[in-house]
Amino acid sequence: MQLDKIVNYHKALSDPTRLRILLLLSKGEEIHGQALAERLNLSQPTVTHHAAKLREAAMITERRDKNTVYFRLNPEFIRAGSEASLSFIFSKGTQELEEQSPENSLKESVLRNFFAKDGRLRQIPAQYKKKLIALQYMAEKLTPGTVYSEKEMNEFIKQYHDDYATIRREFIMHQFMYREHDKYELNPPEMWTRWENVK
Amino acid sequence: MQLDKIVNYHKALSDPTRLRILLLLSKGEEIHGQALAERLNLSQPTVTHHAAKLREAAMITERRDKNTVYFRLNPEFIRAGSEASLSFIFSKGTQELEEQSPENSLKESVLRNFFAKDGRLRQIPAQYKKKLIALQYMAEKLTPGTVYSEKEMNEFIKQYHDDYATIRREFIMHQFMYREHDKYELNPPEMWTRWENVK
DNA sequence: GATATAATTAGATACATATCTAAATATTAT
DNA sequence: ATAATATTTAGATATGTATCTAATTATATC
Repeated sequence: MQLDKIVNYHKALSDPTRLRILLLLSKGEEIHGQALAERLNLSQPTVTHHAAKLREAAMITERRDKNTVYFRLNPEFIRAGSEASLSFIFSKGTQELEEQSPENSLKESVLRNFFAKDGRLRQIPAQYKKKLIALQYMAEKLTPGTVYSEKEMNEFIKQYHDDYATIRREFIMHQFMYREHDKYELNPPEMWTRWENVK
Repeated sequence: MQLDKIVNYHKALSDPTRLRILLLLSKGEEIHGQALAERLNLSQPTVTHHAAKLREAAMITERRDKNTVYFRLNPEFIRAGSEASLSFIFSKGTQELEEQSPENSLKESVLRNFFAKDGRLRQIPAQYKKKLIALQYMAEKLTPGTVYSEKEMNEFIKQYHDDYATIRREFIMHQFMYREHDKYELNPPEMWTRWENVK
């Protein structure tokens, strides 16, 4: 197994200084060692240290001209770089970095505001999108492949909210679950109505 | 800047134990804490430790049933997971893991066998694909945006091989460089003839 | 050859973290 | 209540690593 390769790849990207180096190089221009040290406010040996790690991970290439070593993003790395988390590196040009995706901040705020500390749902969100977030959160706590009786469903839901009838119906309506002869079963996530796609 | 978010994401994936956990969960089934500890040959507190990190990075979800906590891949993580390095997790089903991509092993072997320790090219590879690998390696050492005279090109190439005329011609022929009025300039990598696409 | 410049290596320090054992907590069963 | 089971927390240890200063190496210039 090549686990080590994957580990090293992510290790290379799990340091803020190295990400800042990639960010500086992402404009496409070369930068030499001392310039990097100045712009990062670090000593030259520290730059050498990080450059070695980035080179081992094949993320940059180096070119020597007289006494000076110039660094550049490895074209291979750019070509292969379809990683979501690295979009800021590969997006040449003018797009801005979003502070935080509005999607995730909405999800976090719903989970924070509609669920109490003990885990119970304070109230069923009225707004469609937020309701789906709450439903999905609860659906993820069910066991896939398990067939639930109506009574078991009610018990499960009651740990979150007393109005089990409404929530049970919502689970069916938005394809989180499938019902047949009063038996309930979780649908695969691909079938769920995704709040990310709403409105 | 949300550098920290990216750092934490990659930190979560830069540990072999955590990758093994994700691999075990990648079959889609739930696994509880003790079972994980046994299958990984680790103590239960160690599993708790890693589970916390994976949960913070939103890669797994947990569900409690009686005394037992069951872990599962977070459906969100699966949906977002288009990362090349994580394909082994998201490829449900039967595809095998390749030990190492034959592409990269070919590249490595060319660089190892055709270039001497001092960096010089022993001989120009006769096989088309291997020749492209060697040409690309040298092209990456040129400065993009710089206009080279023919004399400068010869000097540059001679540090690798004495037959600068042949290599200079190959650079043009395979679109690594562009020539006008005996001035040479590096093309953008998108234009290069890629050995990966050959044969 | 002597000097200057940039990079690297060596060695030290401080901080982070993966792992363990032992103790504490949470939940269920008797 | 008490006992049983699974997890979590606390604390200890060992390893890894980001950073620095000082010394060394590599290359070019005088």
